[in-house]
Amino acid sequence: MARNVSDSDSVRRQNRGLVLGALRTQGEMARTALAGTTGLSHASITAITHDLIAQGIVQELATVEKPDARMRGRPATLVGFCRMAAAAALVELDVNRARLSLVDYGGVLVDRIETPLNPASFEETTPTAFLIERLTYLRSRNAAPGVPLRRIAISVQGILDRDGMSLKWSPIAHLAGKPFGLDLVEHFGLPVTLHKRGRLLAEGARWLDPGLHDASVATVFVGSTVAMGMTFRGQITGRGDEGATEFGHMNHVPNGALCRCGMRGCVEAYAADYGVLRNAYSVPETTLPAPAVPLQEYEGLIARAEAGDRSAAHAFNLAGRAIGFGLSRMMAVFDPSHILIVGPGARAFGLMQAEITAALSSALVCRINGLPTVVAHRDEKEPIFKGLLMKTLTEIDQAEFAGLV
Amino acid sequence: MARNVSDSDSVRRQNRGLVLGALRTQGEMARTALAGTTGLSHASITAITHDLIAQGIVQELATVEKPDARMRGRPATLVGFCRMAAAAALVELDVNRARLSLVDYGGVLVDRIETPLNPASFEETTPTAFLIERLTYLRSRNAAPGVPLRRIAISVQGILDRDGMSLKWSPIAHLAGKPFGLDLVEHFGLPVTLHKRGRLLAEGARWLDPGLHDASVATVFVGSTVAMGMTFRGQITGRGDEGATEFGHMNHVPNGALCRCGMRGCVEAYAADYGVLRNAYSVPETTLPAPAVPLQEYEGLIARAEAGDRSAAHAFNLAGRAIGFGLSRMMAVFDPSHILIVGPGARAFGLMQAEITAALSSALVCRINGLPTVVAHRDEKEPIFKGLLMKTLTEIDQAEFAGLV
DNA sequence: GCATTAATTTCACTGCTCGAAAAAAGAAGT
DNA sequence: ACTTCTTTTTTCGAGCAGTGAAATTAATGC
Repeated sequence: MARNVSDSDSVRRQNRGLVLGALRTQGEMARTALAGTTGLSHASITAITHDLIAQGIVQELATVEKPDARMRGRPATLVGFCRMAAAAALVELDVNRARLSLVDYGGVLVDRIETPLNPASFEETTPTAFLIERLTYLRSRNAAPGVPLRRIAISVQGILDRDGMSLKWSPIAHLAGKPFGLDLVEHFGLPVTLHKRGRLLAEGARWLDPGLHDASVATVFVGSTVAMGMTFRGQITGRGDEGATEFGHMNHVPNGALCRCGMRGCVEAYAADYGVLRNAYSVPETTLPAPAVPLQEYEGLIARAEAGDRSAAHAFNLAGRAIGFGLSRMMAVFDPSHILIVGPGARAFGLMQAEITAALSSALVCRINGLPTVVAHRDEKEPIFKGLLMKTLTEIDQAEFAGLV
Repeated sequence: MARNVSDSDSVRRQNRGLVLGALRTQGEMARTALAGTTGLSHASITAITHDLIAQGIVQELATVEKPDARMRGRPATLVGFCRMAAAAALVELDVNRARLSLVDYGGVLVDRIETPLNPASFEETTPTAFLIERLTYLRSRNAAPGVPLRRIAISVQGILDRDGMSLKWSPIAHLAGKPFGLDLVEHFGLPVTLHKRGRLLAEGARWLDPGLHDASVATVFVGSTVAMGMTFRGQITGRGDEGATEFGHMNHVPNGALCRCGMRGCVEAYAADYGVLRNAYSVPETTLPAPAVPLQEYEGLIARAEAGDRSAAHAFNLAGRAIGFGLSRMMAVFDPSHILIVGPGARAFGLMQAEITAALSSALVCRINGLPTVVAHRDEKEPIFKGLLMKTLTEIDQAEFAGLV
């Protein structure tokens, strides 16, 4: 049933995709350079770029190169994305805020609005109504007739259902079970994609650090939750939910601390901000997690632990231990060469590192293959947004522009 | 650098591969049926089969279909693999025996030799010398001039090194670190592939149960070791070590029972035969594992537990708990729709099932998506051999015959 | 024998890539 | 100003694989 037949059409699509992919990864470049990086002949590059230009997907840019040294010969004409070819709306849904960004096909941020959220937000209004209102506003504020909005991409937390159009469970109150994905498809008549935050993290890390672009990486977010995304030799295999995990809800201690998800003993229950806080103040493990921990409080705790406060430091040790054993257990199934710690918790990496390393050392894979490189990345470069952006633009490249018309 | 360029050559390879794949999966069939399953046009099928026949890779078989009902029209001519197109040597290296099988391109077992092994075997002779001698013998015993031996595939246990040509660690004594893979390549001048047993298990399960062919499955071997292979929506992604895991050496209890690998608290240390035995007889957890447990002893223990022996039953409960929590933790990273338990331990499934289910229930993914289907398969159908066979033949199909010449 | 039916093959055509040669666009030298 | 280089792009004629439609082949049924 599956039609993997290859014909001249699929050849064209593949090679167009290759060209668009090269431009996306390495930025604008000359046709000759494109031939070099893609491996296609100059003749084909000419044909492909000609089509792409005719369709308004890419455009010729300033013929300038670098008047650097003596540059003999015909100067190269750079080709790059036509920013007006498409626009995408990117939505980041978080526990305490929703951020909507409008970006163009060149990846430039056009506009952005931010709206605070609270646990009651989606009780008062439905996610569908909220998103339609916000998206319509964002769109109207940037009326640009020639630029078609092509996609809506939403970063969410929780567990997606089979077809990836809604959430089966989410730490964001009243979000699970609402079919807002399909509602938006219907209302706007556009492709809408939901992405797990952890997965975007992995995608973002890949784009932000060129050295990791083709490596196997596990990116761990530590903060109000614990999440993880994986890339395998540079690939986030296929579409759908792959590369996303429920790392934060991997069991750490059977029947252990109470997690926000309602289960007991999850990694998150020890390593997310509320878990550390609970342990630092010797609150019983079975106490219901605080709904939200102010960032200052969490950072204050880090400062105290770094200043030598025993109970605070101990809480971070426990967090490191939970993350470390979680990673050690993951390594038995999937062993990345790099592990990235990002999010607010990255600041506490120093407090957790020893325990993480110790736990990793208890994995046979690590003893044999050596420990993976574990590094903490401060969050400032916004891997989630970057991941959402690149993922969405890449989808437009490949699905819409390499495919038809 | 990566050349993913598509041209008419890659089109041909892809479609040839499609045809060979259809024949491999569904067996011999008529050209019309091939067109149907592959999605290629009749014209292309004619061209492709013509080439394949000219190269002696496939052949026309008896024109008979079923003279069943009234069969009007031109009778279909079945096309199927030419058994003499190739032969492969399959080696299964185990702790206590080596089994070498010679198979033809049609997948028919031509000859097989079995040699007992013991922990000293590879001290007395090197793995290289042993394998060369055995393989040469097997080959000479089946001198068939027209049938070229194309591949040697070896099933091993342990951790492969980066390029998959030798073992960095293995429970088989004196096997790790010996470059027998490359030695065999050099001696026979053939492609040699090493495969983790767990991975073959997954491959085999896929071929033995058609219903699982396109599902996501984790196949767990329980016996003298605990191993696992995974398939993801029918794909064992790419080549190399993927789909293989070190599930048996996933940490279950920090600083827990001593495992054969030297680490402490591995799943295997509770769930492999030696672990169960140790617990059944209340031998301290830190006692060095027995080098090999006779199958009768293990099966006797199962019988006693089933007959109501408390300590034996308890040991199997602990084993189930270890496997269950291991699976539960794996599910946070990779959640298959089916879990298969195979190997000698499958017979004890009833004794472990309650604990396995209980542990799985503690995973958030299971609470949300429901428990995966967990079933035990007796070993009689030899998933490892089947996996090794199909993996190797498929490689010949795709790499040698869909590719060049 | 002739009509009917179903499997294959043949044929003319399309679309894509490729290598080689030609054209284009400046820089450098005289 | 003109010619010679040099490097980038485009043009041109193959070559190849796939496709749909029409033709051919090989049996059955009457």
